[in-house]
Amino acid sequence: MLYTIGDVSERTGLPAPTLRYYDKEGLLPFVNRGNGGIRKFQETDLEWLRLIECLKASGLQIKDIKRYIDLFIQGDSTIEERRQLFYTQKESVEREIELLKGTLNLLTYKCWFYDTASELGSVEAVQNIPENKIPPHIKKIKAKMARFHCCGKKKKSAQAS
Amino acid sequence: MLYTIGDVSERTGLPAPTLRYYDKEGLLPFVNRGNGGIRKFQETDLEWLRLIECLKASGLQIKDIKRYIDLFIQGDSTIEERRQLFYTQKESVEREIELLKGTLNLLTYKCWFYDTASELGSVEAVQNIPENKIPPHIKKIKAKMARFHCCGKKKKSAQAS
DNA sequence: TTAAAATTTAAAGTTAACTTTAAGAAAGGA
DNA sequence: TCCTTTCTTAAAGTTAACTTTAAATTTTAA
Repeated sequence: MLYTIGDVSERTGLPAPTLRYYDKEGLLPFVNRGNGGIRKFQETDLEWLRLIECLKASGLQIKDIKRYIDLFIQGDSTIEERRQLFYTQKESVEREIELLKGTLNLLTYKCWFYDTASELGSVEAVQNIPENKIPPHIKKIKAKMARFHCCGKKKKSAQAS
Repeated sequence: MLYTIGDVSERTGLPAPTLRYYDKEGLLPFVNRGNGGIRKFQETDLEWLRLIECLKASGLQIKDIKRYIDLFIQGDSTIEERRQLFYTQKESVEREIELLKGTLNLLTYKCWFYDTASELGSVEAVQNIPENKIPPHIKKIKAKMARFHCCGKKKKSAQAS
């Protein structure tokens, strides 16, 4: 089964010019061409595209993905470098997930804050809620976010962010 | 306690020109100026910067952060819109974390794959490992990644990505 | 008081990853 | 065959988020 660039665009959601751009950048070196120079994608090319999407999601730049593909083409002599690349990227994604969990904590707090502000009619009313009336799960989040005292009571005239 | 832009740069790790850029874009409307026009940062400005970093990590663009700050300045009449903004962003971060977990699965598989290729001396040797010799935790990951058959045995002359 | 270091601005430059445009060639249906 | 759609390329344009430059203050330390 062969696919045109339009088919692949539809199946992957990537615009055809993006696919041509990836090809031009050396990310799709396995795509064959018909007589007239028209690209004929196979299932394996779609798999490469899925891997590319995944590597992009992991934070790899296009030139780094090309580097990996070049290593792949070179064969078994590059196993160590490919291994290193995946370990580096795995650690990077693990760090990114931890960072996002921290961000999620802040956003969860802010959602509670504005839910409550919406109920009470003002931001100040939320800031004046006594510690013992704050839900435990929110308190827990606040504790984790010690460096943000933007979440505490307003002191004097300083505005809370 | 007041800080110059150099102090803030050192404390936050953000280059001074980046701080000026944020200020120019309206992200730091609370920073005061001395007689000569020199910025004097307060603790609350540092807190705003921490919030900005967090919102950026959540995927918000600078113009969206500015929008939030404008809403903040407008006061209690914008509580609903701010609430909506945080809910939207929270959901976006939750999706991003799920996406990254999928990416992490692939990377974990690839790390195992190249660890094993390194041991066995070739990629093909790994592809020829019988199903029942593959560690359970790797099998589990493979099952989750059904859409990537780039991880299975080589069929005919098709290259695995 | 004076020299060096840090700050200011506006404006131009950079980078990555596309996206758009234009003009032409190939494929597919009537 | 002819017409419409889809494909091709190269080149220019776009966007976000800085980063760099240059020239002019202002601050600080000696």
